Amino acid sequence: MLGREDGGVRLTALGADGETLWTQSLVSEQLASAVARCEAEHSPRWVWSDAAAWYPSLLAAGVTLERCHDLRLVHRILRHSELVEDPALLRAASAWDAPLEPHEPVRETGQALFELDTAASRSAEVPSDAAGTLAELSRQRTALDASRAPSRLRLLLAAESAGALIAAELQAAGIPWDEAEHDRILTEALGPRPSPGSPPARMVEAGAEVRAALGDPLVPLDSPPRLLRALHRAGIDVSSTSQWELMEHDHPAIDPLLRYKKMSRLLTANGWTWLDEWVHEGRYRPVYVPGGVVTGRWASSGGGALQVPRQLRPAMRADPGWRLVSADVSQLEPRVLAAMSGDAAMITAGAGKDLYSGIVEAGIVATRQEAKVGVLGALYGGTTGDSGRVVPRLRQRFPAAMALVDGAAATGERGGTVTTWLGRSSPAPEEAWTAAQRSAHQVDAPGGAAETARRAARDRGRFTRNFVVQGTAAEWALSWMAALRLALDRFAPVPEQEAAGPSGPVFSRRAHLAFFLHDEVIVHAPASQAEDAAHAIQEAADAAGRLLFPGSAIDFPLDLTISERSAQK
DNA sequence: GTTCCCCGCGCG
DNA sequence: AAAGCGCGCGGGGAAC
Repeated sequence: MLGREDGGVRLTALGADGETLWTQSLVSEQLASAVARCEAEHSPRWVWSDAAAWYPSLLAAGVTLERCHDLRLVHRILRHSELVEDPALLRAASAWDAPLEPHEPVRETGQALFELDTAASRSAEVPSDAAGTLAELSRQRTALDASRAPSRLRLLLAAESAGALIAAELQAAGIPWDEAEHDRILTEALGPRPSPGSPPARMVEAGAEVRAALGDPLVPLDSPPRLLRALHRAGIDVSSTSQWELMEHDHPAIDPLLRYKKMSRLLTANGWTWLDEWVHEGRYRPVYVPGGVVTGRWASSGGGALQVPRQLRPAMRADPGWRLVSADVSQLEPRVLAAMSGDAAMITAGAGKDLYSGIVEAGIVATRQEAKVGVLGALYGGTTGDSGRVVPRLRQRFPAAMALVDGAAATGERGGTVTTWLGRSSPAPEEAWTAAQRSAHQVDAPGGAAETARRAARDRGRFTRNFVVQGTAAEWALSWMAALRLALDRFAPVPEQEAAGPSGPVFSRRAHLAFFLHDEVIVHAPASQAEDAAHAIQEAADAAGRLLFPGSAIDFPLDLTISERSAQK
């Protein structure tokens, strides 16, 4: 266990029952070397307040750890999990509910004009002193031992904690990013980089075309409300300025306007400013936030890691002599649903191939597109359009799978809580929601209150319907990455001359995780290790399937590619 | 002047 | 077509 104490850090070895075996005090400068020594000799599970606060400095010193117990992330899970019979102790310890923000935005400080906030100076921190750390560990062990499914929860807590290590490592390593290629893509789409403050040439041209077509030289293209009024004046009857609605209209202003909006999006979200801010020395290092989404998915904070547009994928490029090994899971969420529910027909439809094609071959729908829209409707609670038409057929042919999501929706509509496969529970409804449901039943309820409450209930039902599947898919993905990470860690270092410099001391000599996006990983590997890395990715996926769904026939096929440059797909 | 919310759009 | 879930971000503009 690591805990802070006056002037340094306390390193404590704990036994299986939590008893102290030995303890040692260190000044902070000794920490990295002491931790490295202990890791090499014992390979322990490190208990600490918060990986995001401890691990980056260890990584910077060249130290990696195999496993940890992240008290902050574990606390959030145990505190809310329905599987924990008596979470009162965890609920009381509210300092452990510090928000999952890994850092504050850039702020002004005294000496340096602008200084990036570091994990160590975050405003809301969980307690990291030795006594507080030990006390929280003890509460968590008590809660876990008394839970209804300790073995599943243990898997979840280990996977979540591994995710905390992975997130820090991903940020430390970064994904190799070809700045020249990014600039080429921007220049091709927008024109050459303009001087700061002025728009690029091709946006100026498109804007001029829009204004000419609307017969209004002053149309403000970047203000939706004002643009909307200008469109109305030109006789274009839209209710918003969104692209899908504009596309339905035939007017000479529409085409240049859509082009303008595309360019504007690219420029503001991932233009030269973004490149300057987020890519350094050939590495894009976004900030991942493990557990940042209620379902257990990761969020990101800064850098937009989870929204890198396809258009810019070719800027992901391996270092010379290295490869990108990319893998994404085909139809992860439907497969997870099939496995959770044990729906034999759905498992068969996905066996060894594209699940949507399997649904077509089973004669349930005519086209792959119909299958996809129908399955997404089942997961998200779609009731209208094509998905509304297909869902009843799926309900008939995949009764177990549909019963699981329909049941989760019904629970949510009643104000209940649902829980993922490994034990992460959905948040309780807000007080206002419950009050609205209660008052809607009263005789003197105002007109429309019943309908409003009903709609809120259905909204919540769609959320809980999706929660069990999205959350379990996140658990699968964490297990996948955790297994993959351990496998890559056993790869032998390549010779010095093959090293990839910018990946830092830890990741420059062997294959390492470089990017993660819900159901996709990218490994950056020396060319000589690329095949082995691809193999490890597939093996880790198989292992994750067996770990979560032992004995199930479900499989998780991957789309695997080895290349120098990421493809647009 | 700062803060917050909405819009629109990128991702899974 | 873009519905039905989960996000983050930039920009505008109203609210404070």
